This record gives sequence, C-alpha cells and structure tokens, in this order.
Amino acid sequence: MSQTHLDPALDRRSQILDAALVCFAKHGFHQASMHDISAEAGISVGLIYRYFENKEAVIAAMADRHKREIQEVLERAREAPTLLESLEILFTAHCCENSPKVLSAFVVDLYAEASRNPQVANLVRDVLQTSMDGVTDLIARSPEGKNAAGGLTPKELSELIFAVARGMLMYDVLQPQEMTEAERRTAQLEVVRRLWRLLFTNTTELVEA
Amino acid sequence: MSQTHLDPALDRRSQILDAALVCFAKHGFHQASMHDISAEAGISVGLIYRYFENKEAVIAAMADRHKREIQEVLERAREAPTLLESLEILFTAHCCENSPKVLSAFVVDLYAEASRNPQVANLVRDVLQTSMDGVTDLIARSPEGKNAAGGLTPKELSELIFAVARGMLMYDVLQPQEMTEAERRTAQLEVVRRLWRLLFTNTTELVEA
Amino acid sequence: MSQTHLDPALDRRSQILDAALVCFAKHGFHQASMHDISAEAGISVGLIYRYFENKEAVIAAMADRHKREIQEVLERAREAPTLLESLEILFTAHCCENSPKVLSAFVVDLYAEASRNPQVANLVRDVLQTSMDGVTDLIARSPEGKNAAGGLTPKELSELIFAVARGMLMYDVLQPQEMTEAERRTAQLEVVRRLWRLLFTNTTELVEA
Amino acid sequence: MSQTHLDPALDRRSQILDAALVCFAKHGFHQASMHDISAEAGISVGLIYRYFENKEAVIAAMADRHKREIQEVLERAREAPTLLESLEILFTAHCCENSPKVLSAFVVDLYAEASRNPQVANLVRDVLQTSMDGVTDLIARSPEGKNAAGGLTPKELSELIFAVARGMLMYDVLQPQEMTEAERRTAQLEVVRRLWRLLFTNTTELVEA
DNA sequence: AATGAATGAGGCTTCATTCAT
DNA sequence: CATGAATGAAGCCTCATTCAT
Repeated sequence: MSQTHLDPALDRRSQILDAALVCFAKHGFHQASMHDISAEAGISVGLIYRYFENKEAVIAAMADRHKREIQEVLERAREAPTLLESLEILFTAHCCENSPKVLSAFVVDLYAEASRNPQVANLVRDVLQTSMDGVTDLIARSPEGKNAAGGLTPKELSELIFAVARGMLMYDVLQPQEMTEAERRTAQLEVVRRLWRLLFTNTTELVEA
Repeated sequence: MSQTHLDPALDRRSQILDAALVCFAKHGFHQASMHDISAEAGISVGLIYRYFENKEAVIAAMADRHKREIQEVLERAREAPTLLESLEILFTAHCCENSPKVLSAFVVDLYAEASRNPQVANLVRDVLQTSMDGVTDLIARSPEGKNAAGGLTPKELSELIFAVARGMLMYDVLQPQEMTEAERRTAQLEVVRRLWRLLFTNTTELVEA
Repeated sequence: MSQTHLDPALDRRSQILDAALVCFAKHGFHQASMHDISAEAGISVGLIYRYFENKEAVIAAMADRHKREIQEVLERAREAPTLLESLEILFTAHCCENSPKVLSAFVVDLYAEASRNPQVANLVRDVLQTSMDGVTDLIARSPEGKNAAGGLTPKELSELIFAVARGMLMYDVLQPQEMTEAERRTAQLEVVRRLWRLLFTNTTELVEA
Repeated sequence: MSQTHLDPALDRRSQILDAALVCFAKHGFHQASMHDISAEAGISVGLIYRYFENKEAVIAAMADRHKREIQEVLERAREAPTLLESLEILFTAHCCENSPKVLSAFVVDLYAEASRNPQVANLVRDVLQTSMDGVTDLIARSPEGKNAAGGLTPKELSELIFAVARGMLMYDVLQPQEMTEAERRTAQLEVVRRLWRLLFTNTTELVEA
C-alpha cells in the first residue's frame, strides 16, 4: 500500500514482468514478441529497453523472480507444524501461485528454455536444488520421515515428491478449459495427499503392532 | 519388413522427421529453422515442402510419430508377465527411446507446444490418455493392483506413476553433461521401482496377517 | 572579457558543442547519439533541445563554430610579417586547434557530411573560400608570391597549399596511436615548409642571374 | 563478355556492391539503409544477406574492391614511359575511376569510417602505403626524380603528391553541380601538372646553365 | 524429383524527440 | 531551467515459404 510507489523503477520492472509472464505463458518465450509484451503492459516497446537490456534479460529476470517466489514459499513451508502440511504448502504453491499467478505453461517453457540456455538452467537448477534440500531436511527432521516406507532415504523421498509435483504441473498444460484450475488442483491434491500418507505412515509400526 | 523400402516417400518423411527431432531437441521447435532441418537431413529446404505442408505440419507429424511409438511400447508393456515389469518397460521408453532417441528436451518442448497448439495438445493428450488407460487396466487386472496401498484407485495409481515419470523426464533437461544419460536413468529407475513396490505391496495383508 | 559570462545561454551552447565535438570525432555525426552528447556534457538529453532545435542544428552550429575559428586564424595569419609565417600559422591551425582540439576525424566527417547536406556544404565552402581568398591575397601582395615558381597564379598556389593541408589531415585519420599527434604535425610541417619554399623561391631570378 | 556469367554469385556480389557504392556515396555508410541498397540493386533485402554476412561486411567488401582497383591502376602507372605520365594515370584514377565510378564522397566516407573502424583503416592504410611505395619507387628510379627540387626525398615527394590528390578529392565533395566532373578534373590536372613539373624539373641544371 | 536463389513480412533493438514534473 | 521517462518510427537482420530451373 504505502510501499506501492517507493521505487517507480521497480514498479515498472514488475509491470513489465507481469506482462511478460502473461505473454510467455500464452505464446512461449520465443513466440512472444517484445511488441506483445509492451502491449500487454500498456507501454511502448522502447520503454522495455530502459529496464531490460534485451529479451534474454527479461526471460532471465522472470526466472529470477520465479526463484525468489519459490524460496519464499519454502520459508513458509518450513514453519508448518507437520511434514504433510509443509508439503501441502509447497505443492499448492508449486502448482499455481496466486499473485502473480505462476502459470503451468510458463514453468514448462522455463524448463524447455533451461534445456538450451545455461543461464536459465542454472537458475532453475539452483531453485530446485534449494527446494529439494529444504524438503529433504524437513523429512529427515520429522518423526514421520525418519523411517519412511519402502526403505527410501529422505533425499529419494524428496525427489519423488518433486517429480510428482512437476509431472502434474506438466499434465496441466494439456487440459482444455473444461475444468477450472481450482478443481484440477483439488483433485491433484487429493491424490498426492494419499501418496504422502503412504510414504510417511510408518508401516513398520503397523507390522510391529 | 519387405514393406520397409517399398514407399520411398515414407522413407523421406522419416528421414526428415529424424533430422527434425535432432534439431527440435537441440534448439526447440520454433528456434530450429527449416534450413537447420534440411541441413541435418542432408537435403535441400525445398524438398521438405514436398513432404510437409509447412513447419507446423512437421511438428504435428513428429507428435504423431511420437504417439505411435508410445503406443507400440504400450503393446509390449501389456504383454509383460507382471505389473512391475510392464511399468519398467513403459518407464524406460518414456524416458528415452533408443532409435531414434527421444530426447527429454523434445518431450518438454512438445508439452510446451501443446499448451498453445490445440492440434498438438490433442495428440499428446490422446496418447497420454491411451497410455494411462492401458496402465489403469493393467493395474485393475493384476493381483497386486487390486487392493493397492493407501486406498488409491487404479486410475489414481496410474496418474501417480505417469506424473513421476514425466516429472523425472522434466528434471533431466536441467542436468549438465556430468552424468551419462544411462546412469541417470538407472538411478531414477531404482527410485521408481521402490515406489511401485510400495504402491503395490498389499500392506493391508501385512496388517491382517 | 566582461562579456564572457554575461550570457549563460552561450556558455551552455559552447558546453554542448564541446561535448558534441568529442562525440562526433569519436563516433561520427550520425553514429553519435544525442544521449552520448548529453552524457559527455554532463547534462540531460532534454536540455540540448532547449539550445538546439535538433541534431542537425547541432551539426550546423559545429560547422559554424569551426568556420569562425578558422576565420580567427586567418586574421592572425594576415598579421604575420612574411608569407611563409602566415602559411605556418594557417597550417598548424588547420591541422589541429588547441582548445577545443579540432580532431582530424571531425573535419573529415564534416566534409563527408557536406557532400550530402547542402547547409553544411555551404558553410564549409564559405569558410574555405574565405580562407583561400585570404591566402591568395597574401600571396599576391607578398614579394615572394608575385612571381612564383612554375608559372602558377596566386589562386592556383593557394589551391595547392590548401589541398596539401587537407590531404595531410585526411591522412591523419589512418594513423594508429603509435606516433603522437605532435610528432606527426612536426613531420608534416617540415615537408610543407620545403614545398612552400620551393613554390616561393623565385627560381626565374636565379636563371636570370 | 563471355566472362559475364561465369560465376553468377560473383555477379550478384558485384551488383550489390555497385548499388552499395551509389547509396554510400549518396547517403554515407551509416545513413544508407540496407533497404536503400536492395532497392538500388533491384533485389530484396534478404538477398543481400545471402552474399554478405551483414552491413559491415558490405562496407569491408567495398573497401576491398576499392583496394584492388587502385592496385590495378598502380600496375598501369608503373608501365608508363615517364614519371609524369605515371602520375597522371594515378591522379586521374585516384580522382574518379570510370567503371564503376569511384565517387569522391565514397572515398571521403571511407576515410571517415577508417577513423573508427580498424578493419577499414587497415585496408585503406594498406592500399595507400602500397601506392605510395610504388610512387616512391618510380621517383627514385626516374632520372627526373633523382635530384628533385627543394631537397625533398622521393618518399617526401610521394607524400606531397598523394596529399595534393587527396586534398583535391576532398574539395570535390563541396562542389555544387555547376561544374561537370570532367571540367573539374581537367582544371585540377592542370594545376598538379605544374606542381609536378616544378618538383621534378631539375633546377640545379638551370642554375648550372 | 530436387535444388537453392529469391522474397518479404516480422522480430529485436536503437535513438531522435517530446513533455510532465 | 532542468530532468529523464516515454514514445514510436525506422533500421538491421532472420527465416518460412515459393518457384524457376
């Protein structure tokens, strides 16, 4: 509120990145033209270049902002009382943030770009590694995670959990608009919740009992 | 067999699609130029247009060929003696085909393209649905799958299994060349095997026993 | 003297022209951007437009200032006791003024610009004509010039002298930084001095004697 | 004639360079747009890029062609019976070639470009050095040049001669269209001829006589 | 069937110029 | 007076596509 106009330059950058996100999600990084972005942002093409060196820099800044958003979510997840609640926070965020909405298409494009742009690959790998390390840590510390099912280590569990989240996000881009995004997320959440319970319900205790 | 070289037009199409796969995986659909593809195929640009209406058609044909390859794998998977062996066949193929190699980058690009090209989306959704239906069926028929862990239905189990596979494939594009593709696949396979065993080892029986 | 700082607007114009000279010499008229000039002058872009209608006007003003500088030199040259000393004053100035330094590159650019900008062409032609007329006059009045060598008229002698000066200036822009500008000027001066002496040593007298 | 279509690629390059010469002379290197050149050549913009990497390459190729043309002239000059005739061949060519016409504006622009583009500077310096060395040699070998007037060495005489030629060429760009190019050349030739005679008429003989 | 020269629309980027503050 | 954010036309260059050979 009072912060809104503290730094107009940052506001502009955000405005441009918001527009870029929409365009990138709609057309892809390389199919979205600078003109598309400027139109979406309601500014002129030239103005983008006052805030970003070039298109590459816009993409990199988007990746960087994505990274910082994910890291924020990780902080919040760390503070949840139980492991499952932490995972739920992460999963919900990883799927779709609220403001600005991280569209699945953007994330898939980010990975596609990462496969050939080392700078982007580093950013994505970095944020992913940090997140996975955080979850590995959460698992290792939580009572449920200590003796997880299937003889899986905390690291492997973390890998599985993130793979599922990514895989579901990837699936999202195929969906026509029949189902609302909220419904889809709810349905997915139900499935992963059962997976998590399965992974972290200490079956050995059941056997012992 | 005897049909293989009867239709030279099909050979040309294959040759072009093989080249396109390499280029698409290396540069992405829209960053790869028709000239790149023609050079990779060792033919002239104009010749591509004798076999494909335009670039879009090449992409669509690639998606279509991908579909048929996956369906072939599904056939093989169906014939495996156990559910876990079926899954292994599918997982290995989904990661990387042998000839021509289906590179992870291509699949990620395919999903990215699907998010904005309805024709491609339909193809990808179709093949995925068919595969998932097939696996759902396999699970429902197999003794291990009937009463799976966590109260998950065969459909949900299938969703999980495919999500994990996709998620791991997506992760692949981030990897630098440190690890060979074979090693990575082996490591992934070990993790998913344990997941599958966990999902399909009927823990309720353990409790009952 | 007392007028020097009476008109701050003139100071601003000078400041801008000084900066423009540096930028024009470094990048050329059309490669130097208004932003370059404003940065070199340590002012904002907009301010330039308070003192000059547009970029063309800056170029024209530069040409005009160059003209007045040359005319000043001509005045000084006129007052020299001998023809050769007059020429030396002119030659030295034509090569490189002291403050602000008239860089050779600027002059070559000025002629290049003159070849397509009639306004600039008029200015340059005007100053050149004035200078040449002045020198023609000097020659005609001086005892050495009256019966110059080779049967050349004062006008032709003047043309030759200016052509040599321009040609040497043009040569300067090719030089790498090996030789200092001062050294180069000295070497050139030596050659032209001998030319002048050759032109104005009345050889006919020698013959007659 | 029969050579005209031996290599159509070379023809295209020549065609483009011819057009570029016209545009460069008319507007300057950086003011001439690629579209201007393509229009002058009667082809599309894209086609230029099949024969030249970029605009810089066109400029460099023009400089290179200029170099080869000058070298040809030097060869012809070498074969002239007397020193003065050699100089006349060189001077006429240095001013304006016939096919394709080397316009003065182009040469002035070339020097302007050389002052900031090292690649062009090297080319121009190279051709100039070769030409001057050639003339120095001609002077040193010729009976007239051995004991030139004014105590000038062959190298200094060569410098003077080239400076005059350059200076006159530079003067050309100022001329309005009143005088035809031929008339101007004739007038200039008359002056330089007298200079050359002055430089190379062995005055010592006069004295001795 | 096959080539690759040719086209031209469209993308990225720069920069002269304006104007609200 | 002075600033510099903002504009948008225009330039360079790429590339999907066509077509004469």
